[in-house]
Formats: sequence, structure tokens, C-alpha cells
Amino acid sequence: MHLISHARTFDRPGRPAANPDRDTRTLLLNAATELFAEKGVAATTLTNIARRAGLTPAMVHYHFADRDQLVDAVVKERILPLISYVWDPVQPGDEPAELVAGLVQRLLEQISKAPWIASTWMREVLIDGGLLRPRLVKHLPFDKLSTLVSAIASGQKFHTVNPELQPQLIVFSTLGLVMIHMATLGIWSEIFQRPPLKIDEIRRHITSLLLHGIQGAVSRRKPTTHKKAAVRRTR
Amino acid sequence: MHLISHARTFDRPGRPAANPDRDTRTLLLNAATELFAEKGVAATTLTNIARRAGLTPAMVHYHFADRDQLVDAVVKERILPLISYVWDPVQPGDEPAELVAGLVQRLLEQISKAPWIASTWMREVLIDGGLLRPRLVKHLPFDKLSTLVSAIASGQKFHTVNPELQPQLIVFSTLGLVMIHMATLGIWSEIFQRPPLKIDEIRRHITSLLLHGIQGAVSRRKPTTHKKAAVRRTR
Amino acid sequence: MHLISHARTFDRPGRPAANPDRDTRTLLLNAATELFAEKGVAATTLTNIARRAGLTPAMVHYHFADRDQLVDAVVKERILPLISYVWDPVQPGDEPAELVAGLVQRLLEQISKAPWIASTWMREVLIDGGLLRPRLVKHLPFDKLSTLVSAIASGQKFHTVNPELQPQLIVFSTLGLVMIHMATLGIWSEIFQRPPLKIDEIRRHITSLLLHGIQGAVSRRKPTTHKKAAVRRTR
Amino acid sequence: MHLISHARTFDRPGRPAANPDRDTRTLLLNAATELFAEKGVAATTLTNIARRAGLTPAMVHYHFADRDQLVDAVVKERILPLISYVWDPVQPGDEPAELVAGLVQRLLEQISKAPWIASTWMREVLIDGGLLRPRLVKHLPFDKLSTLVSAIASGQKFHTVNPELQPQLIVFSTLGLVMIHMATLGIWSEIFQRPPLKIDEIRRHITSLLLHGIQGAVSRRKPTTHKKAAVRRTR
DNA sequence: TATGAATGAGTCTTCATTCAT
DNA sequence: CATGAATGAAGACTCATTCAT
Repeated sequence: MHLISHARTFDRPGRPAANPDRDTRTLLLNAATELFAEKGVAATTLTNIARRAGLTPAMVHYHFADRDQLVDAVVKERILPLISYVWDPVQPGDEPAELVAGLVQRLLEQISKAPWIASTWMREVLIDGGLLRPRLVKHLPFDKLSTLVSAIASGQKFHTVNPELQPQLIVFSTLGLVMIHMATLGIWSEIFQRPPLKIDEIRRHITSLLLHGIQGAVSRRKPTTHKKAAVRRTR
Repeated sequence: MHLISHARTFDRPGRPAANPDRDTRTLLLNAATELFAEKGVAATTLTNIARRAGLTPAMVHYHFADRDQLVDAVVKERILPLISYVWDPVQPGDEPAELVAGLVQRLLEQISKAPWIASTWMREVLIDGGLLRPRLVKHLPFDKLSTLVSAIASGQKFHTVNPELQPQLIVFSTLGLVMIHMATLGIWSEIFQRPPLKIDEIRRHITSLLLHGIQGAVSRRKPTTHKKAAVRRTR
Repeated sequence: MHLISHARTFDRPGRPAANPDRDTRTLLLNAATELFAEKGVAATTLTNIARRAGLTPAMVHYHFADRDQLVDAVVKERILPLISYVWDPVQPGDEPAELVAGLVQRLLEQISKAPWIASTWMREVLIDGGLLRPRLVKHLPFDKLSTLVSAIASGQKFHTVNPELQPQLIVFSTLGLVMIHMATLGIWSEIFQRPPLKIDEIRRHITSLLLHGIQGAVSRRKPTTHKKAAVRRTR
Repeated sequence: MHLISHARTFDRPGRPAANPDRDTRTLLLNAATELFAEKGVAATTLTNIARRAGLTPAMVHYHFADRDQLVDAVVKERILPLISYVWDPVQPGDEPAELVAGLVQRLLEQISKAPWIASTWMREVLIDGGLLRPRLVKHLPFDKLSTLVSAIASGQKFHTVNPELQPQLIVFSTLGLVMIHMATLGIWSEIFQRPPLKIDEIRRHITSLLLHGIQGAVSRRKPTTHKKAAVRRTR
């Protein structure tokens, strides 16, 4: 996926060795990404973004022509690569528990590096009316989603997956649970007056909830193997 | 109709639809509530709201003085009652599964009547940075939340609840799973090219996932009773 | 032509007796019309217009939504009525001299009432690249233009019109001569250091030039009658 | 090409076309001249000009310091030479018809080589409010204008020129007729749905119209000589 | 109640201009 | 020579808000 190439700014030819991370375009993209996560796309003005990047609003237009293309750049250069990273490893033939645990693992890994992901995905992609969704839908990994859905459905046929579940909802249950917990760290702390939980505690919570939920009350022999393996891998 | 007044012939709401059943204040509140769910609070202008209500922007100020108070009214008159309805029945002493199943049940019941709830709660309350959260936090039912958390923690002590869970995260897991699935009905249909699932199918999915997840792999005797009961109740 | 009706703002019902000429919308339209003539459409900002009308730029948007619609309003409410007034009396069967003299007469009559016409027509309609032309072409009185062209061509057939002329150019020669002289009153005064000529002197100049030019060196009997008549009429 | 620099990939002029024949200053001046004719001075941005020349906006400042001086350069290097060419041959003692026919001839000769002249002269010089006029007035050939005016006035005294004309208007009638017809070639084609007329057809039309108009209905002996001569010369 | 008119502040965008390289 | 980066000022447009009626 060459979409990630924008992030690989090292070894740039014919240009003074300016720190690529301080590239003004990158600064703006970072600022936009952060602010979209903090306040939402609609509530973020170009002036907000420029100020956060320590630049003038006119610079936003210099690098992105207009608001629309800035938003597009965030989608293409920041969000699509994540989707690839998270979904690419999904392969037909994998066990449901393994698939889900893997998704949770990779999502949390990325979110802990880039905390903006959770809010933005939740608010601007998943929830109906999200402003980034229209720009994203055509790039969703439909084949990978199908792989997951099929694995669940097939697990149900073989009685290794909770038959009460809707296979197609598992995608949203999985992404949703991760995103929700990561996007609500703030209110969690506020309500419970505690320092935020560690990522590992959160992952254990989510993984355990999901895997036991997916396994359901089915016969406790063979499947356990798979589950244990998956759970172990994600710890 | 004035013969001459060309002003605002574009995008002007025409005469109010003069709905005798609903007073204008309610019309505006409804319009605001819908639009906040559809596009988010930040993206909704007072003109949007007035137009949807078939009224003029000036009427918004007549009834609510300013934008801030309109938003407040939505919170106080539309959201707080829901919180009460959903959380009031939570009582100390209830079984975790019962509590969770009850919350899911009542939430879905309300959301199926007022579909705006899911998007708005998710976007504007739960997710960090939500514009309604600051207006809401002080009215959250902290005691009820504690009741749920305690029930889980106590269940873990008695080995009837999955020990890998974080009791305090269960609140978000529960609300989150419900909200997520209801707030993503649109993208679900879009991705899977199907008519939306029935509420009952969704409830069964969520409840089963949550209850089995909460129960975890603990000894399969006593607790089963509770779970079954709760599940049965919610069907 | 109901396009003129906007100018007839008297007897307006259900509205305080505010002087219709002071109608803010009219003020803005007047200001725009004047400034378009003085500086050209491209060089006129909405702020210019608002200031000249003694209003704020926001009022322009209140009454016209956007720049485009303001320009359209100028075209529809100020220019199209003029075209009608000038061209409507043109009837098949009229003598060329009569037609031309009539056009000159009516044009000058209108321009002397509304001096902006000349500059604006010249700069924004006639000259290639004029910004109002695209909005106007579809409303041009093609049938009337044809009537004039046919009259000239037919005059050439009967040797009453200068055979060296291109009938289709006569339209531009006529409009052009009038417009040019009226649109250059400023530079005329500047160059010759004199107070502007009287309209009647200008009309006599133009009419005589055109009619003798159209008549050419053709036989001096019958046609003279017509020409004399036409010339006399326009004095 | 820098691998990374995304900036201005939109609407960037690419590499200059590296035309070895023309230095960049000339390229810019040409571009400016063309665009001024096509859209008018006010509507032409420096970026427009640079793009048309295949250069960057910064180059405009390199060669002309600022917009004002670029416009001045167009006036001095492109327009003033034309004025000289057209007016220099005007000599006291020439016959009016000869003078006028000569002017028409030379103007058309220049315009057919450089079609931008007509629009720009009309829009930016002749018409009141033209943006180039203030830069030009002081360089106008006042003596030559007087020569023409005197010739007409004297012709009227000797009854060889139409007495109904205003001598001082003849300048504008002449320039105006030529410019108008050349600046409206576009709308002419559009209205009459025909390929543009040939320059010679246009010249014959203008010359004949003007000379017969100037001659008027005066006695048909001596003057005819002059006219015929002049007309002949312009064919 | 209800509205149309009006506005100041702010947002997005363009543009001429500057400057280091 | 030539360019890319950067900016202040201004233009078009939106929006919450006010007010007289």
C-alpha cells in the first residue's frame, strides 16, 4: 500500500535536511488530525488548525488548496493506512476467535500510538452522519469484512460460535468495543476520578468479553483450544 | 404575500406548517434533536433547525434566547429524562446479568422509539470532546453507575463474573455496544447491502454477547440460572 | 414585459408606506448598477456596493444570496427591460433609416436618463469577454435583429442602401456608435477640456453619420424622402 | 522532482516551457496583454498571467516588481507604440476623408496582427472608468487629434463635410467604429451563427459608412474625388 | 407570538507581495 | 534567474443575534 509512503519521509532528495516531521505540510496534517479527534471535523476551523501548527490560515490553502482537500488528505494519508494495517492480516481460514483477537490487538496497538484514532473513527466514520464516512466507504476492505463474517457464520454452523449472534454485527461489536473504550477514556477518568487504565487492562477486558461472548455457551472442548491460543497471543 | 419583498426568497421556510397539535417550542426542540443526531451539534445551525421546524430563525431566539440555551433545553428536556428512565430501575442487590440485560433492554426500547438517541449519545456525550457532555456530567446517575460496578466486582469476588473484566469498564461496554450498533445501522446497510436488522435480532446479539462475555468461563452451574433468566426476560 | 414591473414599486400592499425607491434592495441594485458602470463588474466588490448604498456587505447576501444572483438581478431587472424598450418598436416593413434612427433615438433617450447603460453595455455585453454577456445572450431579441438586418439587405437589393455595407454589421455599428459616444463623454471632456456636449448635439452627429453612411452614394431621389423623414423625426 | 513536496501540486504551472526564442519578461508581457484583452485588467490576476506564460507568480515580481509596474509595462511597451503607429502619419493639410480612411486602415492592420488591441482599447482606455486610461492620457497625441478635428471643421466651413457632425466627435466615431466591430467579432459569430467576417469586408463596411457619413449630403463634385481616392486607398 | 431587516464577527478563500535559497 | 514557502489584507459568504413592528 503506497498510501503509507507519505509517512516515510526519510531520505528525501534535493532538499535541505529539514526534519521531515517538521515539514509544514505534515505539521498541518498533524494539527488537523488532532483537532478532528478533539472537537470533530465540523467544529474545527482552518484557523484552529493553522494556529495549532503555528502557522497562518493561508498556509493551509497553500498546501491543500481548500478545506475539502485537507480533509481528504487526512483520510488518505492518516486513516486509510490504518485500515490496511488492521485488516490486511485477516485471512480466510482463520478461526473467529483468532481473527477477533487479532483485530483488537492491532487496533489497540495503533490507537495507543495515535490516540486520535478512536474518537475520529467513532464520531466521523462509524456513527451515521459522520463527515469522513462518505470519503471512506469506497476504500473499506469489504473482502476482509466478509472473511470475518464468514468465519463467524461457519463457526456457528459447526457449533463453535454462539448461535445467538448476528455474524454481520460482529464487525461492529469488535471495532465498536475497542473504539468506545478508547474514545471514552476521558469521561471514564472524570466519572471514576482515577488515572486512566493501562492499555493492557483494557485489552484484556475487551478481548475476554468478546471472545467469551462469541464462544457463548457452546460445548467446552475443542473450541477452547482456539480461544485459549488467541487470548494468549493477545496478552 | 408582499408583491415586492424579494428578500430571502431563497432558502426561506415559507409559512410555518401551523401544526395545531404541537406548539412551536416543541417543534423547534424536535427539529434540533433530530438535526443534532443527523449531523452533530457543531454542524447544525439555528437556521437549519428553524427551517426543519417550518419556522424562522428569529423564533429560535424567541423561545430559547440563544443557541446555548437551546442546546441546554435539548439536554434537559430530551436527554436527562432518558437517563432517568434507563438507570432508575437499577437497584443494589440485583444480579450483574440482570442489570446489564435490563439496561440493554430499556436502552433499545427507547432508541427504537427515538432513533436519534444513539447517534447523539455516542457522538456528543460518550466520545471525548462531545459537545453535550459538559452539560450532562453533573447530572449523571453516579450512584447507579456505582451500583452496577459494585455488582460486577462482587460477582467477580464470588466467581460468578468473568475475572478478566474491569468492572468500571462494563458501563461503557454495555452502553457502547448498544449505541454503536444502533448508531451504525446506516453504514451496516450500506456495507452489507441489506435492509436493517430488526431490533429484536440486535438485542439478542448484544445481550448474548454481553452476558456470555460477563459470565466468562466460570463454573457452569448456579450462574447459568441468572443468565438464562435475564436473557429470557429480554427476548 | 413584466420585467419592468420591479421598477413600478408604487402601490404595494400590506407594507408601511416606506418610499419604494429607498427600499434597501433597490438601493443595493442601484449601487451595483452604478458601480458596474463606473468600474466594471469584475472590479466591483460587494463591499463597494454595500458602502455606496449605505449598508453592510451582509445585507447584500440577505437580499441576493450571493454575488452571482446580485449580478443576475442587475441583468434581469435593469438591462433586459432596456433591451425590450429599445427593440420592441422595431417592426418588419419599416424603412432602414427609420429603424436606425429610431434605435438611436430610443437608446439615447434611455441613456440620458440612466447614464450607466452606455459603459456597462459596451464593457460587459458588447465587448468579447464581457461578464454580463453570457447571462444576456439567451434573452437577446434575435427576431428584431433579423428584422433590421433584413431591412438593410432588402434596401441594398432595391438600391436604396449603400451596397458596400455588411447588413449584419449595421446592428453593431448603430449600437456601437451610440454607446461609444456616450461611454466616452468623460475622456472627451478630458481631452478637449470642454463641458460635455448636449445629448441633442450627439444625437444629431450620430444620426447624420449613420444615415448618410447607410444611404451611401445611391441615387438621390426616392430614398431621400425616407431619410429626411427619419432624420427629421429624431431631431 | 521532490518526492515529497505536495505543496501546490494543484494549479501549479509545471516547468516553464523554456521557449528559447522569447525571454521570460516578454513571455509575461505577452501573457498579460492577452489576458487583459480576454478578461479585462481587473479580472486578471498575476497568477493567471504567470500560468499562461508557463512561469511562477514570483517571476512576475522578479521582472516587474509589482502589479502596478507590470500594467505600466503593458501600457508603455504594447499600447503606446500602437498609438504612435496609428497617429504619426496624420499630417495637417490632409483631407478629412483621407485622414479617417488612413486611421481606419492602420488600426485594422494592427488589430488583425494583434487582436487583443480592440478589446483592451475599448474596455480599458476609451470607456470611462477604464483602468488603463489614467496611465495613458498624458501620452495621447493631442496635436494629432487636433489636426483631425481641424480638418473636419475646416471641411465643414468649405461645405465638403457633413455640417451636422460634431468635429470633435469624429475621433471617437472613427476609433469607436473600428474597435467596436473588432471587439465584437465573438458575439457577432454567436448571434449570427456564422464564421467571422474577413477583415476586408469589415474595413469596407466601416470605411464606407464613415466616409459617406462624413461627406453627408453635400454637393457631389469636388469632394467625391477625395472620398473616392481615400476609399480606393483603403481597399 | 412572529417576522423581516439588519449587523458584527468569524470562516473560507484568493491574491499580491516578500524572502531565503 | 527562478522557485517554493510564507503571509497580511481583503473578498465572499455564513451565522448567531438583535430589534422594530
